[in-house]
Amino acid sequence: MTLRAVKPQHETRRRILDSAEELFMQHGFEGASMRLLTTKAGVNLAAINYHFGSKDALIEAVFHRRLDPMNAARLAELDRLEKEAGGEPLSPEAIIRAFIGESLAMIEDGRNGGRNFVRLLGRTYTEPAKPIRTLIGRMYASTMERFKAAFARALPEVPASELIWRMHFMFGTLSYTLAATDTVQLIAGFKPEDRHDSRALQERLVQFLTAGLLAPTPDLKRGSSSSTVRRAA
Amino acid sequence: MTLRAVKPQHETRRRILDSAEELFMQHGFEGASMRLLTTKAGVNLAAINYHFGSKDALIEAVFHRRLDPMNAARLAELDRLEKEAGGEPLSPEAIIRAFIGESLAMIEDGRNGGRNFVRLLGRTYTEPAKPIRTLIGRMYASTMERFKAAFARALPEVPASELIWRMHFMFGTLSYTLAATDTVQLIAGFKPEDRHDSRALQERLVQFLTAGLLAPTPDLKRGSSSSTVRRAA
DNA sequence: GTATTATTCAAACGTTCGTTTGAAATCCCG
DNA sequence: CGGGATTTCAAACGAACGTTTGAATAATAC
Repeated sequence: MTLRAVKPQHETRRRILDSAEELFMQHGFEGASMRLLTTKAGVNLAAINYHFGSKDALIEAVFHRRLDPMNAARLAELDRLEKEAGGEPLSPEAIIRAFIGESLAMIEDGRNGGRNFVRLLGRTYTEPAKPIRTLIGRMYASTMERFKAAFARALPEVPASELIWRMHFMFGTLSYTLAATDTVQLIAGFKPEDRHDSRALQERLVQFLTAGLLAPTPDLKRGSSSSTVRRAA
Repeated sequence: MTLRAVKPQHETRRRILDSAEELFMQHGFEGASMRLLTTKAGVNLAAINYHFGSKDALIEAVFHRRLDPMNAARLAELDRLEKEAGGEPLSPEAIIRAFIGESLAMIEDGRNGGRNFVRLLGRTYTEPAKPIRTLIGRMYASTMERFKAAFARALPEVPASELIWRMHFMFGTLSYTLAATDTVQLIAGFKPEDRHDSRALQERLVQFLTAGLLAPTPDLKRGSSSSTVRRAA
């Protein structure tokens, strides 16, 4: 109608998904109402139910659109590295890069909403609502399985239970970094200048995570974990 | 009335706070309705507005009750360590322990709701709602300032900007670990046996965080960061 | 160009939300 | 034990929620 530009094919679906991505990130899933979503998208209130069926189905669609390709890319990169290595185990750092590279690259994509999505993703890892947690769990299952195996091959001397914890910690760091919460920033008058410089961020993360992953295992029950970590630089 | 045990002084306030702690953790702030909260607490629907003024004020009260003493204990511990060291900078590991010790101890406190609170806290760090973020920011401000200074003294060779990032990463790991999201667990068929063994968890975290904090600084713009991290165990 | 399908639209649905109310019950101090 | 303040209670408030409806419009096929 008034001033409507071209709206071919399934323009409406895309506009809804884009708006949902941003508003879910800003207000949470419950906080972003159908009316807010549709208004921002410039579509009718009923459009969400027409195109997706329900609000919950929309949430699912938001994640599928980006997470499926993202995890596919992660696995493809891992495949590439392993083929390249020809039987040899990969370096832990290379595996870490394969896992975080894809999501970090999205941070710089402000145009196509990639940034909104990774921030939303970071926040969703700690989402209380059960259905959403299981949804995320299902979408990550196979990918995590593959990466767990890769890490286990790269670090045969680390017990499986310990490795799980290390992966847990690494995932937490990544999640929090992606969420880009300004909580901590507000705290210490901290405004990192290059928050959106994904290359610099990636190097910082890789250094931190690699060091953490390779840390001596805690001396809990049995023998000693010998020496302490030493600064290299 | 029926079967009411002793309800002295401000029993009602406490019951509401305990229920809120648990239900906010399970369903989020918006997801936990007044009716759900008051029913679980066994009090009248109007009790929240009577005792706290509003739902938002209740949220604030939930955090104040535990976070103020928690941060006070952190600062006290840091003071103690610094006095003990008599002018010498503390070890990074000691500072890390001072920061995470208090919150980890709460994990084992299932009886008095401490566990509920730390899980809630972990999730709140990535909370989208602005008022809550600024609330948390205010409550952490002075504590983070002190710890930042302690880390800076302990690691004079690390640039301030880099240190902020390292603290950011550490905070993220802790946050995610406290939130204890089962997302990742569901993923890899991962059910850590000793999730509530706070001592073991603390040792694992300290090892991981210390290693990450001391990692060689990334080689971004200028000179090299020389050697790579090497496993010690 | 008409028939068929797909999409958009304004309006209304019933439900649940946080909050308010005014009277009843309880507590506390003289 | 009596009376003023505090707390509890059932009921209702308007607002906002996700969803449904049926007619109007646009796109597609024959």
